[in-house]
Amino acid sequence: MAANFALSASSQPALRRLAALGDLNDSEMHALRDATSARRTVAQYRMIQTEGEPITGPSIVLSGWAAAIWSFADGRRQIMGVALPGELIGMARQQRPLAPCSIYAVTDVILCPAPRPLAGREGTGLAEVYAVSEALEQHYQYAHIARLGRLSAQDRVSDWLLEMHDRMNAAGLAQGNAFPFPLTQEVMADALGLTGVHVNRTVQGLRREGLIDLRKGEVRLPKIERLRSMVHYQQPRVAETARP
Amino acid sequence: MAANFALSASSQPALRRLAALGDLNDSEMHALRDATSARRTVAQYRMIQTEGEPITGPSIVLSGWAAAIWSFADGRRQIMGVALPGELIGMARQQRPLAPCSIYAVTDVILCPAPRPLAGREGTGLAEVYAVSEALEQHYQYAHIARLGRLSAQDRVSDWLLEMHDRMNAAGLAQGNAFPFPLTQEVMADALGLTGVHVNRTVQGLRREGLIDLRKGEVRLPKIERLRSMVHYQQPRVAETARP
DNA sequence: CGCGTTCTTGACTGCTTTCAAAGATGGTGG
DNA sequence: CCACCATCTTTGAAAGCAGTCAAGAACGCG
Repeated sequence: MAANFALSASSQPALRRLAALGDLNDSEMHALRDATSARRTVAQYRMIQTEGEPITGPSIVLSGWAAAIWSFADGRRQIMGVALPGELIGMARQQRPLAPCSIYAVTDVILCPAPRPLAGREGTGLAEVYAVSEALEQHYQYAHIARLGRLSAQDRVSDWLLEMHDRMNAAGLAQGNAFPFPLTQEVMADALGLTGVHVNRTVQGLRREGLIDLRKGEVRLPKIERLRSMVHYQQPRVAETARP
Repeated sequence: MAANFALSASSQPALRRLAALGDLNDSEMHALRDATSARRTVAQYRMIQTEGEPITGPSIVLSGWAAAIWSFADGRRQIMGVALPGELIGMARQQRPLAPCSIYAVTDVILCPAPRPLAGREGTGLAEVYAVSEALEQHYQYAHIARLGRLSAQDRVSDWLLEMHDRMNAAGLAQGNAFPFPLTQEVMADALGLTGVHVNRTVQGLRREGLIDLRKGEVRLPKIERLRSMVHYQQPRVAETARP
């Protein structure tokens, strides 16, 4: 029972995010909780998915940070996006899908299979939750493209940290303006299309202005509203009634 | 009858691309051909979809180039991706979806509604074709992120033109190494995260090396294989059996 | 306490932007 | 057929942002 409690405790943020995306009935909530017992842990730096290889099925990230990444022959790397607790990995609708990119565990990551939505419940419940989650992911991807294409280093860092804050918050993992942040500056650089050295200088600049406070696995955004207006940050809205 | 022929002729490239993505039975081919008669033309520079507004339903681009774009308050713009003949716009699974970005007509664009796949035919026919098309779009988006994050101006232009060639080719709109290319260098700059001036200099560099030949609405890639190896270009593979 | 990883700093280089203006090009109307 | 205009392309010079290389400091872990 104690073990069971620990299990559900560690998956609580993930379920919280999913439940907030739509209206799940009891049997769907149960299906979700049930799925979390078939969890699988991927150790830090290990691959969760490899580009070009078959995808087994959709998963939910229960805890940890995962990153979708492209590696170049010369060692350059680009992180296409991250997956946080409560977010989905490996959704695909075609037959015998192949992974469009590699996904690796930035920290230890706990996953569980995403339960299939009940047939005939399109537009409601789990199916709707997954659809909204995918739409949000689409939005994050667009935002990332705009960041890389048109923002300065300082704005990229600011805008991206704001997004991370929102997404961690959706899982209840942010406390006010602060949230756990396990990435090294080198990994941030891979996400933001910069070099590690330049991320460092940029972070220091923002720190000097008191806009961010990045230390030992946690970020704090003391002047979050000022940061938001600086980069014209906008919350995603993907459906007329959904909360983002 | 002559008018009818003209209609089907202009939508032929679009249907060709879609048909190549999966196995469509007669009734599905008929549904597609049928849908093209409900076409709608959007004049150059007009909006096809506006960010934050409700999406009516999925459409097929029958002809012309459309671009998904984010505009910043100060006039900067970033093109997230383009939609070519045979490609889909406005696919969304959630209820009452809102457009995640604006889409505008780079040239005159002809659209038609995408017919609904038959119920119970998931994994086959139209449903599969749409799924594969979405997976390809996902791939193009990842490729775009990697381009913007890690490639030099010259590699961005090269890699992107190679992708455009492949995608035009899928609709049968490429003739050997050449294909129609209606974009100005300014629009290319918005897609590639560069300035118009720098795109110009970059294009001239590639031209001098005989790698590209960009003129009056057409691109030719005389040394396409060399270009491909230069940027390590890879065709997308989204399913084990599908041709990309 | 020692070692590896991560963060920090400096000097220098170079790619890309900015600003401004001059050429091409294509379409239009006289 | 040509003049004219708007749009698009091309060019130059100067400034700036980010990358590179190299080394040292700080941190966390065993």
